[in-house]
Amino acid sequence: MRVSREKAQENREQIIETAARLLREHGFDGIGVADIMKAAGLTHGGFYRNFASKDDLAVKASEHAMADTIALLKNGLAQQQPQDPLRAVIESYVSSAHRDDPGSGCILPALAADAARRDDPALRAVFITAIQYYLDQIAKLSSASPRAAGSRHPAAILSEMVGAVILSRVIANDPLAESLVAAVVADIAGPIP
Amino acid sequence: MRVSREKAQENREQIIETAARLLREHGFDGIGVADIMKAAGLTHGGFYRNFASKDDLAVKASEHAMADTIALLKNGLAQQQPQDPLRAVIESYVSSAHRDDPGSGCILPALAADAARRDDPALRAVFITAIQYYLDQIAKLSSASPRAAGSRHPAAILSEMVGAVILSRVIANDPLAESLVAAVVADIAGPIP
DNA sequence: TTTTTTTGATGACGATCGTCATCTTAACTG
DNA sequence: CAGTTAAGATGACGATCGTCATCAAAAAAA
Repeated sequence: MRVSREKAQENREQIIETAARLLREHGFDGIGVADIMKAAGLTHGGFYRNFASKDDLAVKASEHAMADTIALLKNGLAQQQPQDPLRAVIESYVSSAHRDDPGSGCILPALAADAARRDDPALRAVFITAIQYYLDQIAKLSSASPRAAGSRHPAAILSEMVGAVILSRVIANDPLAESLVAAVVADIAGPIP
Repeated sequence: MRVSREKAQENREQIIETAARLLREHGFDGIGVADIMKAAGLTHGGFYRNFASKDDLAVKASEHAMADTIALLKNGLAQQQPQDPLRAVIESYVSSAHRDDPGSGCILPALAADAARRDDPALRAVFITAIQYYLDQIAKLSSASPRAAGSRHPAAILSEMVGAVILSRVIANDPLAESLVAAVVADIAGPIP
């Protein structure tokens, strides 16, 4: 049954949004096209009218997820107007909330290891762009930070952020997880002021 | 056809060794039992005489991979006897060699994100033990280091190491990869002495 | 040597995978 | 309005998945 062009577009966005969540939760190889379509409220039949392949969806879903994360980050900074913006970003990125909700978190801890195994240039490009974006932002925020973190290379800070989220996820129910998060936040942003 | 007990044991170890490499290269969901057995020089039939399930093999392969990594690390330190052991470890962990050979590298950058998605307690335990081991070692090496890295929390250093390897893998062919590795080594171990 | 045991090869099972052909149906076009 | 187009549901395809029953054959036990 045919639907209106707006509804079709809406469905298409719903598929990408659902895939962005499920792929981050289960990994590229951990969820199938049929399950994604079902979670989006459709059947698997119409999939290949919207996307060239599952890999194609993975690219678009990763882009969408990253755009969402950026928007969330910008929104948070604009609303809080924190006096130490780097600390605010670190505290929200390296947090138990981010650890416990990979489906709506950053693609780097959730999917970078998966993406590194594919030789899909389009997919890699999304991650390279994401990393570049973070490096730029960290550089800007560091220089505006009252703390000595400005002296560290942005790549060092980003690596620490991403690694901390990944490690905290694999030890999620262990008491070690909370102390790791706290230690990394203090390491990057300094002790609680 | 039956083989000797020694040969059977040897085959069993060969399966674990092969799985340890292939799982790190392709992820838990990226390689099948049949392909692992074939790479080990056997057919898929005898698999379930040796292992209860694929998940069971994943646990044993992860343990084996981690033991290998520890042995390699200890061996390297014992042979080199570097004056700054922390720097030596960092330089070998955060390196293009480690980046380009996940199949014989540390399980944390290769499989921690995958392991975090499973609710297999035995598998998580392997990763928790691995992290604990690294934290202990970093603490020891830091205090023996001539540099101020000793003041950083081991969890911060480990997070940075793991994150750096993951990020460098996803941008492997980009010039950004080399600069990221260099920046992280310098950040942890200080500028080239 | 005869008997028993056990390794691993063959092959198949049901389920799921990504992908696509077909068809219905309703939105669009004229 | 009639004619055309296209979105999505149905269903199936070959391949691959994890798992297991069966069997041949040689090692181990008697």
